[in-house]
Amino acid sequence: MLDIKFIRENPDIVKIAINNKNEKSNIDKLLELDELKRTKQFEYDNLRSEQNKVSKQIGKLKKEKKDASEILSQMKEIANKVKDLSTEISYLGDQLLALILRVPNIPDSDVPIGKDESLNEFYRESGVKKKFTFALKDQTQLLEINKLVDFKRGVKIAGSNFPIFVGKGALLERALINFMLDFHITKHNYSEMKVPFIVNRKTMTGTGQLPKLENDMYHIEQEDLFLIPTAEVPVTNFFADEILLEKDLPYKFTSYTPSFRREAGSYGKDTKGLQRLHQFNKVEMVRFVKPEDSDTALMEMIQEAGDILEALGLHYRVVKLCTGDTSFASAKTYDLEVWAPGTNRYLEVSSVSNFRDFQARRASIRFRDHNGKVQFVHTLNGSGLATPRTFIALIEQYQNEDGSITIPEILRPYLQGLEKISI
RNA sequence: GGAGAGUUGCCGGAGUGGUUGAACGGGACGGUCUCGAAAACCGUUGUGGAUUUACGUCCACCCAGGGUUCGAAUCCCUGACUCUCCGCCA
Repeated sequence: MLDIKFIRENPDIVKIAINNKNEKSNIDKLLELDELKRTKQFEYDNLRSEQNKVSKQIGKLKKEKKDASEILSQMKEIANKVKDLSTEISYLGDQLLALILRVPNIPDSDVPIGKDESLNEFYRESGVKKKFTFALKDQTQLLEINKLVDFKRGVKIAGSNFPIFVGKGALLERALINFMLDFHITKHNYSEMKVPFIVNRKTMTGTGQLPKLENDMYHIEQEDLFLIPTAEVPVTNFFADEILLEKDLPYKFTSYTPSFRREAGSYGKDTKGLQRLHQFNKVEMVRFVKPEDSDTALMEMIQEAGDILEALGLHYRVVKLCTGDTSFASAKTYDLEVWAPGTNRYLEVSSVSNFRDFQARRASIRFRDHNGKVQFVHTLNGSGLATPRTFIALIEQYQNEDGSITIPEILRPYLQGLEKISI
């Protein structure tokens, strides 16, 4: 959420940002409502002030057993006005909130302006494309040869894009999760959090998924709860409605959760194999930092996500997202894309974002600085990493001519020493 | 699922329809004392909004939303959540 004062004073900046982000938001209407509400609020405050004063006098008169009936009848009128105004103000307030919750965050000035992913900027790459001397197989072939995933039975028991990891596939997936968690805890000094996979509406609004993306969420109607699309949601809301101490910042949390996404409207696009799933596992990193530290934190987190890929010996690249590809709540986002040689494509395995105070404002996460002043924290998060696509890259980059897969050394302790997956 | 209790500030915990933004206790912070510390004593200790150059003034907030009233933390209604016991179950 943006500061209403900021919108009021910089409507053009906000409008440009909305446009660059391909969002829709009626700022003029919002400002009109804001103005009207403030006028009414002013009237209300004055009337209440009057009412409070006179009520105190009435109290005194009654104590002294004097007659107050004349003032009482006058006050009746004010009381009615106050009631009407208060109804009106709360109605305006609701409308205003509904609008402001749909205003996206403003991209940083160094974010390239562009409509879609084709205008993302190459940032850096790591490692080299392995040279293969044989005909490569892609993920679907490798998964099948080694019997790592059962797609058909997944369809039977849940639906398409709900694969079942079986045997060594399940083992390798679990190994990746545990490896990543351990890595962030021991090498990057994160503290682990195990959170609910189902959250309420307020929580989902706090990080910015709602109201905009309601259609992309799995919703449990009976309780009005949502399946989380990422650990970011419960972990970031951990401190909702709290005022933190400056000395405790930064907080760094890592959390493994499944992620549930309806992927409404994306049918048929990149849905082969493990690329786009309704449920997938992910290890997430979340930080709460002082405003002046968030730029550095973002850079560190990109490297931390990259460290995982480097430890696994996987070639990847980093791109800086353009405005149109940067998500609703984010001010700046970098994606890590890992190389999948089977199809010679780069797959997004991590998205690292600085939200600045946008989420903190929505969820009301603040800290008291050394001057005693209360400020919003900055929040950041990044995948570290999503497992299915890491899985794809791993089996494709580590495939052998016979279709078997060599396990990277660093991962072997997590697979009871297994060196190779083969039939 | 059944029965009951509760929700007040950083925490614990009072609260009569009328100077209660809220007693009291604890914590935290500042000060006095001390070589230093503890103890003791003194003081400070909410958030958001409007207005003002500023001092300040005003408004709102005691789970949420309604209602009664000139006036609500206090009375009434609805809802959410928490806890306890029973039932069921990993």
